[in-house]
Amino acid sequence: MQKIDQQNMTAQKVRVRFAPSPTGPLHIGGVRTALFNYLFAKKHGGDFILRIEDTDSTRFVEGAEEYINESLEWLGLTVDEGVKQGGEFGPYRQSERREIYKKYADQLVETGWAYYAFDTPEELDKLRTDAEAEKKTFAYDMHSRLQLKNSLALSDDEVKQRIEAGEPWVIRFKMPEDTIVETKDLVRGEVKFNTNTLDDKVLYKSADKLPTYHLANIVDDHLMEISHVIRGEEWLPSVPLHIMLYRALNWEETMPQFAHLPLILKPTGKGKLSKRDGDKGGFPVFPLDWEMEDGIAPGYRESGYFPEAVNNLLALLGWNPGTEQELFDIDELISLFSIERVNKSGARFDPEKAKWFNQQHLMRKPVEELALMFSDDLNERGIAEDIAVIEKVTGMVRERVNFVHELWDQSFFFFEAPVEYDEKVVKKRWKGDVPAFMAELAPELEKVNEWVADDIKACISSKIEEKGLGFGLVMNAFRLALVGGGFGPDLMEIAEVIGKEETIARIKKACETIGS
RNA sequence: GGUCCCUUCGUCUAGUGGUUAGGACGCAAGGUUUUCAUCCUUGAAACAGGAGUUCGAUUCUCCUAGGGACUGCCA
Repeated sequence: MQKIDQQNMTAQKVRVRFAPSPTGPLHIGGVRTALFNYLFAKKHGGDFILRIEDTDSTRFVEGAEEYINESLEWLGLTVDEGVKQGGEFGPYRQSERREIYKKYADQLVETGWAYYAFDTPEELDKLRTDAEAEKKTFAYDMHSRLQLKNSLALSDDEVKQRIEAGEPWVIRFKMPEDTIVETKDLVRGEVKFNTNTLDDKVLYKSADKLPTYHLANIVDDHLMEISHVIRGEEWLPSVPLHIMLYRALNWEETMPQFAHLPLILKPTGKGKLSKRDGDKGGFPVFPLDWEMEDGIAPGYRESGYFPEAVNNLLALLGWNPGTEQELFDIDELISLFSIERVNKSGARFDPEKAKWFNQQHLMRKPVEELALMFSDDLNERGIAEDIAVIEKVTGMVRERVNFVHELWDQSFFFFEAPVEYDEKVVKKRWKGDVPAFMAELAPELEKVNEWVADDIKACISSKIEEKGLGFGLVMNAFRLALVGGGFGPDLMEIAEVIGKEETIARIKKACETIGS
């Protein structure tokens, strides 16, 4: 048996790539792959390259590439080289690199590592279904290739004839026999494969003059001088093919190192996280909103998540620094990240913890910044308030919310009088001597000269003392009048912000409305 | 079916050949508070199972079970 070891890289510049297909919105798992690539690159002073893998002409989706760009921009994962940014190794869109792949596909045929195959998709389909009927699996491999229509089984003349006649063909890799392929995966350690269990993958198709993923990937990673391939675990089974391709192309010396990331799984049940889980559980699985015929798939951005929070929560899905720290900004992630600390096992996505991350990052943000965002929300509601007031309000209620868009529900009473009163609270708090007291309190508050929290409190306190009522009792009723319910920040602060007139008006209105 | 990967509280995870197996989310109780939320304290909660190695295994090895990925002229 021959043994092929993955070569150790000589010290070279770290260059990693994120290589999505523009077949739809970027999935959150893809986003994490991008993030880990980015963190690894920046940690080692390297480059983060974005390559668009659009070799499947039938699955191309309009707008998907722009979606990818926008997602990475939103998250702050700055691309060093790519379609938009340019670079010395372009083009960065595989559909624009056709001639390059053709050359290497031809080379593989010439050197005997690959061959032409003329079997039609229909014929192969039939072989597969027939085999299935007998509880077997059809594979285009060392056992079957000589019985099929390809340049290994057909005469040279016939092959030539078929090609010249314009018959469609593909080039398949001729997987060698009895070879143990070993790789030292950066997260999984040593993994071995026997080539006898592998099939002859299609590398290139004449129909659209494009390579398949495997060839394009190897050629581009080599030509773009990629040092580390960090991708999802679903690629682990194709590692031996890839290593054999590097060998066949004589590029083993500079072959990148591999790291296969664990998958992100459903919150409950079996399988990996899908769009359906998001719909069911009410959380996004995409970074940005994505419009489809049957509605929009919600994105983290539009759902109110901060990019910092998304990076943070994604980073901790399958990685941790080994300390008890859980909250990080992107620079901390970069300095702390290490590929060796990436876990092997898949991680279930926890929507509750995702919210918690956002809340934590919300608390870390300056109030001014939150107030600005809240101000936009208020504008949309037709409320134009002084930014100083918005800042004050934001500061008072922000610890009660997970998202900026929840600020309104916790603070609407600062901007408009409550239109209804929570019945449960009315029943519990608006009873006994309290309504009468509230009616008497209004004129008393008129006498407060300087409308500030301390003086308002002093006024109310003395009145309470005079009547011999419980402070809590009165405050709850007062809260009901100002807020309409049993929640909210310090009452005196609320009263101060909404002003004397408004405070008194709300007390009077409560006395009238609730009483009747 | 075949190949490969994985397995610590419900979830994300730390950790070691000898630990009261640690933290976080969530949950529960108590405290603080004029309410709610925050905050604080406390609690319940895990080494998948079985062999083997060993004085001793959660930790090392093997097996089983369970989970996952791949098995396309998709990536």
